[in-house]
Amino acid sequence: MKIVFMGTPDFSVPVLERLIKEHDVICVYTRVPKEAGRGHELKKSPVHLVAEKYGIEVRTPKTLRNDTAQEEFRALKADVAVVAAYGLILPKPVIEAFKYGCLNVHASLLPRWRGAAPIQRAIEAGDEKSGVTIMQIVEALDAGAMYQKGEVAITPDMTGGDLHDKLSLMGADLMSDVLSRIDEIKPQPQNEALVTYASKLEKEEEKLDFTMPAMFLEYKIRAFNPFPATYFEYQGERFKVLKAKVVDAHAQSGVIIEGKTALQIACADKALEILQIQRQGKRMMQIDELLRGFEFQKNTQLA
RNA sequence: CGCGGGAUAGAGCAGUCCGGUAGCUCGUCAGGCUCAUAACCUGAAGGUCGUUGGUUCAAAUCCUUCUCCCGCAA
Repeated sequence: MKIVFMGTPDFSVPVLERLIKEHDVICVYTRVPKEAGRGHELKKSPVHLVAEKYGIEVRTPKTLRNDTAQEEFRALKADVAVVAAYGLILPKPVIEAFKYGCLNVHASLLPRWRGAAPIQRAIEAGDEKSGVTIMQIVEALDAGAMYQKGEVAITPDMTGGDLHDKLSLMGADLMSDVLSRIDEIKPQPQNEALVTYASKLEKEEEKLDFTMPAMFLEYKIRAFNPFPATYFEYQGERFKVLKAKVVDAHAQSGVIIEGKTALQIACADKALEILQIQRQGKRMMQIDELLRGFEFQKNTQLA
């Protein structure tokens, strides 16, 4: 089976590597290298680097919405395109270019969490399970028929990063399996009544709002770990919060209940005890490490 | 050349602006107290202040080279 792979971030890499080992990847599409990081250097995507390592042709069109790009795509004469977090919308001519169309790895149990940030949204919402769905790509976003699903339990200590890694590996397994017996599987349509959307993560969401219930914030902190991470501001300095737990303490929302032996901040109902933190300019560290040389003033009201 | 912060004892920090014996909390080690303790008391060890060069009577501190870490923004 000749495959065209389309993907961009770390999530896509295990899928690509698996397909390279077990199938025939003839070309890789990924987002163009862009300015990123300090100094705005041009950075190739993780998928780009892996493809180069294996000596596979890499294409980085800015869009697929024109005849030239579509013709080049069709000219590959592959059997199927496998898409994993590519980052570009696929127009109809691309979707229908090959015999088996385009198969997608989506990091949720569809139809729940269609959209951009299914991994984080699942944890943020307090879901007890998540998973991966292998599905057909259609024009409507994440709405295609489903070939196969795999479930993962979301444990109380699982972060967005943890779940991301698990789903990524599971996606590689499932996709490889589906491709091996694609003619035997009859894809199932999604139940439109159960659809929910996972909107992309916005900057404003990263700031902790202590007028929310503590449990809600704990979910969010976990979901946003390690990226993009939540934060609060204390004396003009930004502190990223990577891990916290709900404790039974009460005070006005946003007030620091304890800041020397531990860091407890009051929320709408109970309080949040911060366990892992990253001070501006410093590494991420356990809270007790920071508190050896730094003290948060008790009773300070955080904005 | 996008903007900015940082590197000081095993850990976390202060000291740097305004050069003048390197400090705090914790940990470690020794001793003491205690039925006992992650408790308490006493004492000790542990740092060429990231690297290079310079200014100076004198540099953690001022200027300079390089390396590494990080926040923002994209």
